[in-house]
Amino acid sequence: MTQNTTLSYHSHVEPSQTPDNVIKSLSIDNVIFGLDHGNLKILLVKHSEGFSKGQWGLPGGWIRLDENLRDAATRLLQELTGVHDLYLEQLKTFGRVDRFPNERVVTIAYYALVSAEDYKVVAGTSAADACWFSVNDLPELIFDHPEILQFGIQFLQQQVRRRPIGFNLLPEKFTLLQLQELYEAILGTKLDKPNFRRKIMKMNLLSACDEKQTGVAHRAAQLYRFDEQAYHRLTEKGFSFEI
Amino acid sequence: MTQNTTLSYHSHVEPSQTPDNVIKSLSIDNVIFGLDHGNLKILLVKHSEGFSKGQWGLPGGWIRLDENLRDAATRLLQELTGVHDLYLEQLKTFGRVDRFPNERVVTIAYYALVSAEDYKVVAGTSAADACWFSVNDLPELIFDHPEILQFGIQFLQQQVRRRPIGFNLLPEKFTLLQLQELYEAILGTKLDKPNFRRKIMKMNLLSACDEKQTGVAHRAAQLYRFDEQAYHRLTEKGFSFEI
DNA sequence: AACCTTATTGTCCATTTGACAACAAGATGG
DNA sequence: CCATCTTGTTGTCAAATGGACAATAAGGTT
Repeated sequence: MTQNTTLSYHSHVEPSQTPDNVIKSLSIDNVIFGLDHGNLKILLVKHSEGFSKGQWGLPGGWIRLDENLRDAATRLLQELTGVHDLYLEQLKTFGRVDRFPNERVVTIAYYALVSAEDYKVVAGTSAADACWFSVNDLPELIFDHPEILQFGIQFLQQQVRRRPIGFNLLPEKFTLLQLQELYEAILGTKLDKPNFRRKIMKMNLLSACDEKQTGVAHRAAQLYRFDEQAYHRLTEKGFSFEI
Repeated sequence: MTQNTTLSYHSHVEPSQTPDNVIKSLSIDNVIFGLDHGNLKILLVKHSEGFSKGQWGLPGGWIRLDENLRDAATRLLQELTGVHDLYLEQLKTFGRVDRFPNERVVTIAYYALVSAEDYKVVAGTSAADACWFSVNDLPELIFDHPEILQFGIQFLQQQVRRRPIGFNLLPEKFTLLQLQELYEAILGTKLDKPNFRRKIMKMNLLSACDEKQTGVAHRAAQLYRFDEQAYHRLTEKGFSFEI
């Protein structure tokens, strides 16, 4: 953990200060989406040092020479924000000649979608601050991070319709309405309750728990859980998830 | 053009020989698909120098410091194979620690789909040979190129259903049957002619030429052309192409 | 003119989608 | 204890879509 300050480019000032055990000219940036009470948020960090001190950006940094790309993304995220145990997928690589000041740096963007309530965000030692921002109310971002974020949002909206990534955001046991509201939040649309319900149930991806909702002032809803094995069985047969 | 031999990593032997005006540790590899009389092919080059001499691989090389990523991909492809005037899209970035011998090199893969008949392939000065291979009958490939290619094929099959990239492969004026056969080749399935026809026509992406097929021993088919403007108008309204 | 091939249009039915009504099950408040 | 409120769950129906295949049209060949 004492390495944080040398491995995040947030502490970086000029080329000669890039640490030795990393790949030069190549960085990682993470686009982490969080759903917080129906609002789509994004995880940002404020730089504590270097020429971008005081500015907000995506959590990222340098890749170690002996480290695979996804591992680097995972490590950097944990170091800067404390967020861990999530599955990062590669988004796209950004490399405009002038995207980084003074030297040529190409960055590989990774993304993930998590439940913002579940993750206690803690600024790492190399970050002055780390927190969730609503995607509709963002601070000014460093470098080409606005472009990366923009791409990430579009990508997310496409992906969420084709992969069951939404389920990551819910507790293990959830109601159909919770699931529906999640999709409404991400897609920014209203969905018909009965139709949504039938569509999901027909996929045979949910298994009913023998439990119901408690503590609500109305009829308690059935609780379900996502059946990952069923999903894998189906995709191998050519099934494709679509909302 | 005299720079070919210094800018392609096919001539590369050890780190110290990487030229100075490129990004270290970062390369490009192109996955170029060609359709040749209904067969899906892939463009490969044979290395003329370096430790991979005599072996086949994807056409790729180093990125210049003052060059955007897609420009690098385009240039390298032209230098190595003579193929030009096509639109390369980013595929994915591959960076396993041990993917490249002796040093850490991450590679950004680009891809495109072209009509193999239309492109005269000419080995560049730094390549011993360049030609199309059927994807079912490939030579042994260097590095992790089999993995990149595998990923590219899967990606292509998904993309071709959602983007009208197939139209690149046809002459400007084409018949509906030509279009259908193209999709059958890429997707590896049979399609119903009347239904395919209606599906395509309903999209309003084709405009009829006032010409018909000539020189055929049967009823001449109407010729159509792809209406790019119509496509853009529709996508902005949220239309999604699906086959 | 008979016949071949491909083009194009028509039809039918099963499935899916979207909109919305209806009923069920609790909880709350009088 | 009953009326009422909220959300859960099931039903229904018309329109749109998709897939299978028959029928007809338009040319060239023999």
